[in-house]
Amino acid sequence: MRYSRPVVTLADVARHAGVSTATASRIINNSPKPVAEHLRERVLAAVNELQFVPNANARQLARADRSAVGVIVHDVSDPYFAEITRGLQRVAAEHGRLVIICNSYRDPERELAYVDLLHAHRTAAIVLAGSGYHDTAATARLQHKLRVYRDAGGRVAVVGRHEHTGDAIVPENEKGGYLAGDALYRLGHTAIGVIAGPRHLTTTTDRLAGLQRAAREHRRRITSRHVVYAGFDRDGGVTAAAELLERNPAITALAALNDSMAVGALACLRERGIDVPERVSVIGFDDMPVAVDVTPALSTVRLPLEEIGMRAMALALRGGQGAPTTETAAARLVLRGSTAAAPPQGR
Amino acid sequence: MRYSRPVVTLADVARHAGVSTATASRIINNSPKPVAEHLRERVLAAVNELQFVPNANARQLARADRSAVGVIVHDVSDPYFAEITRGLQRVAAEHGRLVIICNSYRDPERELAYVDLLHAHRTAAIVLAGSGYHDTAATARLQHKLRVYRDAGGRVAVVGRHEHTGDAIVPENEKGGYLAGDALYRLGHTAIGVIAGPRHLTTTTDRLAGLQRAAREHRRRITSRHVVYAGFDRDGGVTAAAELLERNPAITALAALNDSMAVGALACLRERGIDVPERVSVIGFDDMPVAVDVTPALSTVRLPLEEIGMRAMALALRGGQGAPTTETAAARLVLRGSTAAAPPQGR
DNA sequence: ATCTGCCAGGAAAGCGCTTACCTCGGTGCT
DNA sequence: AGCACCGAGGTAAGCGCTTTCCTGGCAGAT
Repeated sequence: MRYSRPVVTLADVARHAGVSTATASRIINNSPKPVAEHLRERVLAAVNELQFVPNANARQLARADRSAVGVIVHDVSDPYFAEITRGLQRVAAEHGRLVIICNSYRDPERELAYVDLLHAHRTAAIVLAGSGYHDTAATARLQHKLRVYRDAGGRVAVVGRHEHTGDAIVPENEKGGYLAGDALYRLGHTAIGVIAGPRHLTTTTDRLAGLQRAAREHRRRITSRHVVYAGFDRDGGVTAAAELLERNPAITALAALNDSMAVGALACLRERGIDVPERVSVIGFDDMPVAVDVTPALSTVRLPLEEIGMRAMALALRGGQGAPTTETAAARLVLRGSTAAAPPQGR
Repeated sequence: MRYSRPVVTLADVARHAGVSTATASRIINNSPKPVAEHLRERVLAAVNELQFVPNANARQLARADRSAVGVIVHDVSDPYFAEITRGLQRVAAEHGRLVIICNSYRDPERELAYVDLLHAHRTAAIVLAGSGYHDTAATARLQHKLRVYRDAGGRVAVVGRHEHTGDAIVPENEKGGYLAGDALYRLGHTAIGVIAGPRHLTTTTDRLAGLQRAAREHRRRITSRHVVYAGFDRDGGVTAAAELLERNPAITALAALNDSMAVGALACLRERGIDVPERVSVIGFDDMPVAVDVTPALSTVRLPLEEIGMRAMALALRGGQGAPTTETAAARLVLRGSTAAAPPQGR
């Protein structure tokens, strides 16, 4: 069934133009080596007539250079990664690089498999974006695979990972958590519920740590009954908010560890007829585009996502020289309508 | 500066294990050909010790099969494509296929370049998602490139394109437009403003055509002063809504040709203190996740985006047999809080 | 004991390119 | 006129794999 069509090769083009493959190749890649004009025309005409499309695999095999770059994210369709990816693509496109995007769906195994895959394809670099895992075994294996990849000449840049093998952009997650917490405490909230992401993600623990620090500074404590871990998405936000409200009716503020969850929390509160921010304040994290379109507009901690992507790709593409760099991406507090002073009865 | 590291090859593995490359290859790819157990162990041990990662390019060159599949979308970070891409990836992953995602950013030139690129990489299939252009020249060139690709053995599947070379999934854009219009007219609206996407996109004209048909059926007309073309995103919605309101103060309903624009319209109305849906009804298109989180929740026309992606990938991956298939994806009206009966003073 | 048959394993021929190296004709010099 | 030199174009050697085809050793049959 699978009859192979007569694929056009460079040899066909050369034959058709009456030159050697060497000359044809030189013309097609316009190499520095000078070639007579009439030959060039003949070859180009042949390329066009035969509709020759050079085999990228053969080409890549023959020359030693690497050009494509791989990107591994949790899920491009998640706005957080969509923003980062946009930045990555932008810079890659400027450099004429092809980007191969892989979704790990937060599965460490799949992540490992993709590193191998990108290594096998001899990509020039791998950009790994997204939280790391609190899973020593998986982390060690990943570290190891990345090291092998680097030893084989690949570059690695990571975004928001602690285990930075290579260059890294680290968003100020702890600092951001602190900013959110500090803002809430300053508004007079004392009972704060935290809608956290998955326990095993470092992003969760980092942001939470910032919140705790703010609490400490304001001589408060965030006990475990004020923290609910859930999926890092809208639905996770809905269920976590519901549980938090159930467990602690006195809560006057909800801090979600990302905007998706915050939006879910808003939905949950709306459904229960709890006014935001009058009765309960809500603050998110990331400042995703949707934040300004929900009602009330979401207060949050802004992370320059697209910029992070751009910087990560720039690091990955810059020459191999120099020691690995670690850059931080600043978190900034953005207050909108979803936060307000704690209501009087909240003490 | 660029000293090449000693890259491990299959030959190294074979030597290290004391076998031929043929045997090593057979073991690594566990080919059907039987191999003695002790050799297998030795080779696998060597692979592990040397951290051998086979060169995918060489492999691809040596065997004739194609495995990766390319996807060209306007922009993955746009929720519309993010949803579709999610579906595409899902099915591809089930088949163990690598997906290469390319963003054309709605630039026909870039689109062409990517087709060449994916062709060069000998991908098994190309999935082209996103509206086509009303640009005969560009369309013809694209058609041509796709034909060359198919002649060379590639498969092509398109989503929402008229010029279907190969398999196609076509969302019911016209029908959806009709549903939106019909719903609005039934609610008693007579002056409807249309927030349209870019003029040169077929998606825009198709959806608009549906709206026009509904108008005709209700013995109304949508004149050009009731239509504003803008960018297919939130900002486009904001500016278009503003202009529409300015031009036709009597408008009681706004139909946006996608949800992003509808969300922008909502923002614009909110800012001007115009109540939705009391004074003005708003309806979107696509039913993106954000639709339920804005206030009021957005009435819209649902398109099964993820499913569309899944079906498109399924078409692209199924064997080459059979004539090109065209499947339609059903549009469905989803009424939420942003639409209501026309206010009395609206006649 | 000799022959046939079988099968595990190896030699080698590509896959479609790039490029180092060689060839050969023409030029400028003595 | 004879030489060295130069440079456009071709020859061929890989790049790292897969796979066809061949080899040689062994078991079973006669």
